Amino acid sequence: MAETKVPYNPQEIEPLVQQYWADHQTFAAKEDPSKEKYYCLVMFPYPSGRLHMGHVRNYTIGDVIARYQRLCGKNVLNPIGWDAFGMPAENAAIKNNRQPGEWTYENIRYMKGQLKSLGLAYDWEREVATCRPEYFKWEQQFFTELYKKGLAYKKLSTVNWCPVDHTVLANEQVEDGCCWRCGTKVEQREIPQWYLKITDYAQELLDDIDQLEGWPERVKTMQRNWIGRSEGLNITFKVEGQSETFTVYTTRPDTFMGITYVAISANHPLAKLACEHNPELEAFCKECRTHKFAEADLATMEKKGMPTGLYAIHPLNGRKVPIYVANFVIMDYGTGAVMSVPAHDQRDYEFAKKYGLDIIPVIRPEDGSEPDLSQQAFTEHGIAYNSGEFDGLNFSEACEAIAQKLVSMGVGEKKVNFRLRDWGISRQRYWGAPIPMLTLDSTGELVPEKAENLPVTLPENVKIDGVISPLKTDESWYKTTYEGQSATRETDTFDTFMESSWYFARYCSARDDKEMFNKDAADYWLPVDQYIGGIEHAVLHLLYARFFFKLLRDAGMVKSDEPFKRLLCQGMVLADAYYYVNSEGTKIWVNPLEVDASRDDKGNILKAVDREGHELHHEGMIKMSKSKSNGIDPEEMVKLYGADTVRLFMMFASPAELTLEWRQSGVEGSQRFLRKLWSQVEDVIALGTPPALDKQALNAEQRKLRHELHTTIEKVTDDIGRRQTFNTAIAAVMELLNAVSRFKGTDPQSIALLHEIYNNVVLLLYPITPHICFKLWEKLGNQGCIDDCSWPQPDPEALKAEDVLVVIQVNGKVRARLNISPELEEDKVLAMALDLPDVKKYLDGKTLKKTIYVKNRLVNLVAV
RNA sequence: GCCGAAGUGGCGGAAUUGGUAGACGCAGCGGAUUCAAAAUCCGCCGCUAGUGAUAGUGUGUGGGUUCGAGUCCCACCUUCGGCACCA
Repeated sequence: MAETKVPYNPQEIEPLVQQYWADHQTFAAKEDPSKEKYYCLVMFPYPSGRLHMGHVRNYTIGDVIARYQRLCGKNVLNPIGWDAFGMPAENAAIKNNRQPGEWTYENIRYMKGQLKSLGLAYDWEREVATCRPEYFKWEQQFFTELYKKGLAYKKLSTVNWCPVDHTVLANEQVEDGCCWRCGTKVEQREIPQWYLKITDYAQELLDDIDQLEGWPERVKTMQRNWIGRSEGLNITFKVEGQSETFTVYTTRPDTFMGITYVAISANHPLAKLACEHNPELEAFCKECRTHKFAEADLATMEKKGMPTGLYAIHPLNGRKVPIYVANFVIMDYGTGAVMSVPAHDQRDYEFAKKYGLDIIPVIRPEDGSEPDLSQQAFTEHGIAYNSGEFDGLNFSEACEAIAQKLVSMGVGEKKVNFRLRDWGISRQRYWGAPIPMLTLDSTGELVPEKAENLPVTLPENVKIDGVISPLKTDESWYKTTYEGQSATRETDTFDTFMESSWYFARYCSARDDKEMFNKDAADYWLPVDQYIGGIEHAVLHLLYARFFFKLLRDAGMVKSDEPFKRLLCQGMVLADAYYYVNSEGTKIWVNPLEVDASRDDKGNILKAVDREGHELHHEGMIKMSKSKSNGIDPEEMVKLYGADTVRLFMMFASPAELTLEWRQSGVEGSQRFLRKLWSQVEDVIALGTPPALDKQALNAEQRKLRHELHTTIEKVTDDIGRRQTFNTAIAAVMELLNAVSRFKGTDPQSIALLHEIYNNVVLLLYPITPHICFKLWEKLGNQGCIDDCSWPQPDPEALKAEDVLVVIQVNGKVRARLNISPELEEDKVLAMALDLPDVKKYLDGKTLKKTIYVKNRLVNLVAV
């Protein structure tokens, strides 16, 4: 019999099953108002050239959910596309002397083949690539409408600037404060840039987070903190001997009487004024403008300042406080000036200590003690003192009284502030969607390009040198006309977050050439029911997409408030990283697949060598990356093991939200499980065609096994559908199959039961390993295709347990176990427990003080 | 620096609402099968003591709440993600 068994051969069956899906257009989605829809969306990839394991993980999770919902009877939309604009295409163009477009389209072609080999249930008819004019045309048009509504505007803002290359640098292109190309120290420069008024929507973006019930709490918290609503006070100060005034914002007006200095940005008008006769200050301001423009750098750099020689007048006590230029105050955030209370703010405290400025405590603890300011600021809330008429007030009273006073004097204004800043969408690059704006040469007036002239496309066959965008040098491109007048095109392109803010709406009618997307289709499919992507997008992309959706809603194009009902953020994929140090002292990283590691009996690595015999250092499990040469090629893995094994391993090795450690032995374990499943089905088939299952005729052992099947169906349904813990769903199926292999019955009812079990197991695993399940479904002799089946339902009768295990504790320690009937009354259970020899032993000589009974689970006997 | 997570055997992880810590898998060990190997099948597998039954101990660290804490509270340590021009 063993000889006649067909071995599991994924390399043979997977292409056949994939061909079947392609031929039958199994996953093409059609709007059908009679059916409940389900829109499953994965974050579309950047076409970098090859798929990496992070993509595979993302798309496998999406595919499992899409296939599960499909079997649950939903009309599923599961689309895919390409986030195709961005810097890497320009970098590749420089390196290989290619056109960014050519390189991008070639990558898309290759990666599409890789995606197909994974057996993902996509509707390929809806594929989009954001670099195609058919796509970004609508984005340009929508932008012109936002401009007309006043939601898009241009202003000066700060960028990283390389003074040698004369070019703007992305944060990524700044290494240790220097240009990555030429190593020159980066400067800040102000250039005019386009912005979208996301701050107009700050309150709504904050409020609507409460609607996002299906989002992880951590993402919602991060977004709330990012938006950063605060209630405070704007206060205007006079400057001694000057007509100029300036404004600060504070959320701690209660500390107002403790101000001892004011810190302003090097770009503040007062700083510029003070620099006029102060070359030393001017040099300092210049130095302040020579660092990377990123919040993390601002927060961690050494805090420095210099007095301007100017003094602000405290509006309540008339005190003269010095105005300092400080390198950590930025003109782009808030008012560019900060009131400083060193006694009650740690950063102000350190600055004051460094420059010998006064520290005046004005808040003390509620117990009336003096705050200890010898080491650090007292930042807690407390009672005002040293504050004249405000003495004795608590935090909220002092805030209110001081605010009222300042408001009544006409120098204060209550203000709700947001940390969120407007979205800068200008990029000084070629490979992006051109911003469709013109400047009239005669008047300098800004006008949006007319709808009939859209899309504004990119010039082709350009020379990319990585320094200056070809759009800025191509006169034939940027010189144009508008209503007969000569005009100049905007040469900046959109931030690529623009394209990724609405692609999910475009999928609703991806081939539409009349409008951005069809309203009926969008009304049917949107909002997205399940969105899946990396946690690194928790704030920016997801916030921009939420904002954009509200813009679409306010334009009457979609009807809901939020684009994504449920969100799953998957973890990163890690792999072992190994290196040796060569004769020049540089680390040479070796791919883990080329490493031979010997381990001790605890599994620790004793010695690792590569194929050339270099002894290697094991760096540990770190994120797969090119630079550490520890990327595992999905294509190679699919060729070796088949897509089902790769998919199973990824879903089993860790929960979706956590990091996943790629381990070759684990992949082999997943393949072993599929081979075992295949062979067990072969064995069952060899037992012959079963009779119908007669539930009444089953013996105790058969009933127990059937109970396990149905509890497994219930658990897997809950794990995939509600909890999204795919690893435990798989473990539950493994447990069931372990129980089946211990079952030896071969009578007709046993065979019928085994068929029931394997049919259900194949359905339960179908979302995760669809190819093998497709084939096993056929082999088991079922009519029809598994793609058209319904998700299994547990039999309520089989779910009832015939007995349950109750743990008996004495003083919290487990001393015995009892098998009882699930409906047994509490007093009977207690009586049985107290009668057990193992319990008596531990109660001997003690008095029972308390008993705790958790139904069908536990008895705790508390005795002293 | 700020915001957000994670930490459980040799390893990945499980324990869903405060109720048997270690499911499932990997690695390892022992056995069966084999001329042999691979594959497969069966068994063992937190730590300490004990031949064993068993006892004690154990979820990053230190405290706390509770009959009972991996789970809740406070303080801390380490690692990871984001910080607005990487996508």
